[in-house]
Amino acid sequence: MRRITKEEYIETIFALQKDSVKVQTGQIAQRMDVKPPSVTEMLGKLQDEGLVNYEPYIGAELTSKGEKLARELLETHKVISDFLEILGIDKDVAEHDACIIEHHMSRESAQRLKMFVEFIQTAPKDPLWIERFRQYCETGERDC
Amino acid sequence: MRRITKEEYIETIFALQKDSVKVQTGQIAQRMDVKPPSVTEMLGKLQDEGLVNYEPYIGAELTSKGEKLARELLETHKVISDFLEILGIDKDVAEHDACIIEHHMSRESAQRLKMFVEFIQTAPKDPLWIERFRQYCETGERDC
DNA sequence: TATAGTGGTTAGGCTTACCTAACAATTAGG
DNA sequence: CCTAATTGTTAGGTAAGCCTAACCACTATA
Repeated sequence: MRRITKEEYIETIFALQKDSVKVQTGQIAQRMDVKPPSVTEMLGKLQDEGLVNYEPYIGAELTSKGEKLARELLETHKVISDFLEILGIDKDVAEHDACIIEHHMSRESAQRLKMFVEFIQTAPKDPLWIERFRQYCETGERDC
Repeated sequence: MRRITKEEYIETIFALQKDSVKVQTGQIAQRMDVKPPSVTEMLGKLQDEGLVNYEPYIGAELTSKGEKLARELLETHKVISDFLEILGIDKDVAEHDACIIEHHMSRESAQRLKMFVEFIQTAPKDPLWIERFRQYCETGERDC
């Protein structure tokens, strides 16, 4: 029985916004596996915080403040899931974990992890140690 | 306004248990920065779940089930904080983040992260890439 | 052995994110 | 243009984890 946070609503709205301008209550509810009344309630709160513009019966869209937040959140999200994938975690699990962890990680750690992932991804050639790590995971033995 | 979970109570009791057998409500409350009634309430719930033995006015101790859980949680905790420290995160921040993240990470990811940390810590000599990563963090430049 | 002081518990309330059931608005067809 | 179907909202309620205020149990000392 997961407890979804405000921030996940922001991310979901952001994701859905790409197709249609105003995102509908039902779309959000479905995507988040939550009932419509929960969405209505949350949209009210997000509205109060100036993160979305919400018109009852019509839908919601992110304000620029909300959109900025969404982009930040998605970046952290991506950093975490990329990292977990580098470690060899299944994509779905990585996604799922990132969803939850992102809201709890300090800015510092997120920032640092970001650099780490960047460091690996932009390496001129595939870092040797990753290969060795994979091997270590499978065999429990290290070869160097 | 942090929301502390059941699991953090388990960890705290485990930590305090080392000194005295029965851990008192007040000790837990102080350590967790929470008021005593919250502890009393939680001890009741943990009792119901068979994780602690709790005697009102006397104190609580972990059952073997509770202790097992505590050890698992602490291991995950350590893995996360070690990892963050390897990345160069300040010890206090690493501790803090680990406290929160540990409850949200899947078993798979935790397990994998554990291996990663082990892989680094048991390396025959200090991995070069960590040095390079540190440098990259500071200068934004990579030298190889 | 009565009583003050310390520490613990109970009662009652708050907040957040969720739910169901009942009702209201919008849209689509006839 | 009116009604049926769809979609959304309101009302009222739950569960966790927290709080304060008020009340109880132990202890320890006079």
